[in-house]
Amino acid sequence: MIETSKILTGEFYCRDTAKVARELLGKKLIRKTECSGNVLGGIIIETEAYYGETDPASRAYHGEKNYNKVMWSEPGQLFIYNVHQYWMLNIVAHKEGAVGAVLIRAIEPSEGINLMMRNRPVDDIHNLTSGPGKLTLALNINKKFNGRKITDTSASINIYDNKLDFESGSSNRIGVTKDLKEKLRFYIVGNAFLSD
DNA sequence: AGGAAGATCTACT
DNA sequence: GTAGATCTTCCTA
Repeated sequence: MIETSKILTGEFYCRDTAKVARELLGKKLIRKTECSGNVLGGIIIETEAYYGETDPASRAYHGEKNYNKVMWSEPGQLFIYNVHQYWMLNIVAHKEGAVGAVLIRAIEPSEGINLMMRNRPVDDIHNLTSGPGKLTLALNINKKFNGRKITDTSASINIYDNKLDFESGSSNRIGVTKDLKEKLRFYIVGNAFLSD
């Protein structure tokens, strides 16, 4: 049973994007299925921060479009974007008046592992959610979640606070063609479910 | 209507 | 470590 009182509130996401990205490590990402109310998810172990029109790797770099406008909107919502044939799961997070979102790159499966394996059959559990495109398939997340709030108890996706002890590291972002010099990827050092 | 780009993944050498 | 598959969206015409 999960305590609803531990859902992270909007204030958590109304801060600098990189700060939110680092602090999302160790938190628990939970997806409730529509029909059965089953629970899927795991611990967030790898994230990346993306900013607005000053960040050449960001979807917001070329200005506000229909598909990315949620990045300008209220923090604490989902931003879902397609790359190749996969959906990327992001959380809108930025200070008042700023633009930005946090990409969830990998989770450590903890809830509903059987159901996730049905969504994305793999031989090795370490391959189940160890990448941004992999985890959206396992959690059955797609474009219809774009713009959904994750701070309400009634939402089908939430992030829960979680007290964990771990060492966090940072590096340059993965897979981007034009990165900034700041290290904007954050991860739990030594975790076996990282994307690389 | 067609082409190009992209924050990926898998399979192969 | 590199190549190829695959899909949504945008840009140009």
